[in-house]
Amino acid sequence: MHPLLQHINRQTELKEKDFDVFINIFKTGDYTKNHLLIRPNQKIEHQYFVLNGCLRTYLIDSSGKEHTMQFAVENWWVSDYLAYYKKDSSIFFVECMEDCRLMRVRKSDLEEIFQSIPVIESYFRLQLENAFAAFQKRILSSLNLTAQERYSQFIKIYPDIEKRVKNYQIASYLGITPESLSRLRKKRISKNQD
Amino acid sequence: MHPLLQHINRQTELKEKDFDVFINIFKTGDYTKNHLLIRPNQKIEHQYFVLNGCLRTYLIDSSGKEHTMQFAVENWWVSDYLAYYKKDSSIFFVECMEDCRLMRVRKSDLEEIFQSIPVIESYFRLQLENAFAAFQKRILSSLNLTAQERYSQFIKIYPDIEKRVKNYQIASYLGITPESLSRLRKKRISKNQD
DNA sequence: TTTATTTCTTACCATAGGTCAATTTTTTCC
DNA sequence: GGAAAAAATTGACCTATGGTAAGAAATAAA
Repeated sequence: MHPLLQHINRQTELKEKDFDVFINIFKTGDYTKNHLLIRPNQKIEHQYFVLNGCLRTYLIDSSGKEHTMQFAVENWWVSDYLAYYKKDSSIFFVECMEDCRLMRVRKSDLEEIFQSIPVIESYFRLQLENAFAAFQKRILSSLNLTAQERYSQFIKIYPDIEKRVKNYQIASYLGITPESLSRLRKKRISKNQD
Repeated sequence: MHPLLQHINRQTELKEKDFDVFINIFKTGDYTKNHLLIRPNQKIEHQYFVLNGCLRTYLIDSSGKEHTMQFAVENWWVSDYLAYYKKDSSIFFVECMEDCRLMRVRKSDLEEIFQSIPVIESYFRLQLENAFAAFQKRILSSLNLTAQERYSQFIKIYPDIEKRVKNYQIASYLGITPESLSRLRKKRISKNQD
């Protein structure tokens, strides 16, 4: 079964027939490590489904610091969603951190499909609801937890991602410096983990 | 024109006729200041549209500290959305900070309407997209900005809210202590604002 | 109005995390 | 396999924000 159909059917029920129509609005492409899928100041009309690989959405602020908004691995959707939804220009970089195989879909094509296959629309609304919940939890963590605790939580929730990305990128996701993360890691080891 | 219809038609186009059907699934109610609309460990089947008043969604963590997830004033939707969407039990309090007039709608009723009046579904998806964008910006702020800057930004974006809520509640929204906020405010004044 | 309660401010000290610079370790790529 | 580049660690020092406690101010209640 196609990984996207599988993913859709975890939350809804899409018929094979409808999926065959749906899949036609996608284009699959291969991208090499370090490729920048999106960079700032572009119009963003596509989002991407990850078949293979690992990506990172990040921004460089006015003082030159990187801030990681999110990572994406197999079966995740990725884009600059601020730009994608709000029709602003992009502010993020989306970078392939490994060789990637992605499926690209254009927003306008997707919205047409919403009309003809309502289940697809439900699926994307559910995705939004999940993202909403994830963001809310992340905001709570930033209000609530120490850097140490956020790091432990990150490893626990995303064990698969932790192994595939650089520590300085995790640091920029947690909102701390690489130096601080290094110190946290040291403490963790001496305390024999979490 | 009804404030809800007005709000819907800012982003979509709903016919008066359809609105008349839609409005029937709501119940309007008055709540006095300090009333707790939602408290932790409940099943959440409703969301609320604010006709009048000001509310706050917050949580009390294991060490007894309050953390404010969001405020809501006229024309905002409010609920414990983690619980509402994910069918978990609530973790938040939702409190009326003034006397409030709210419109309540049940999730299952709403989802029925989605079938018969697709524009309503679009409206709620757009709401989700806006919330998504707002959360993303808030996460960026927490990665990016000092407490001072986050406070300035808060005042700038929500001037209406700032005047209606307690400072300690703003502090708990910004992720700092009331004492720290007090110090920031003092500095701001001596530096002649922003 | 007076009293009680809640909220805000201030002062002093403590601490998590930041900054900068040097060094080591790991990865990349000829 | 070895040089170059990138990433991670460490140490010394610094700063923003937290904790605690006490008093002032504002708000609510009687």
